[in-house]
Amino acid sequence: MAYSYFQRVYGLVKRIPRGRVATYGQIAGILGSPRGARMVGWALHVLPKKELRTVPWHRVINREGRISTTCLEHTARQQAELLKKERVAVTAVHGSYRIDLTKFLWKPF
DNA sequence: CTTATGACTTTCA
DNA sequence: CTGAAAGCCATAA
Repeated sequence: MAYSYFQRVYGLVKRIPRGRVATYGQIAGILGSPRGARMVGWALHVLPKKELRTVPWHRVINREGRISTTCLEHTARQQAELLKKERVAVTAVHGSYRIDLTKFLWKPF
């Protein structure tokens, strides 16, 4: 394949509809690596600035429905704000943010 | 070839 | 509830 694993991640994340979220493991599973959740996270970590405005990175969260971002440029707070603008219920708890995956988890068909 | 790393996940205490 | 440790896999050096 001419495109890297990262490119596939970006392409898949772009398919996440507005108002929905997806988990790293879920995306990794679709790409054929159920255990490659770290790759998804890393792919978004090195997300080029150009792709930054085309890839809805803020719709990707961890399995607990929390924001695990360690990126200083894009804090969890910023991500939570972006999700709220998309009508995603983000609950703030003790400095952490939580999302109801049973309602907002993206289900590819 | 070997190491190191990371926006994860699961399991155990 | 929190935290630590192991497993996981693509990419870089």
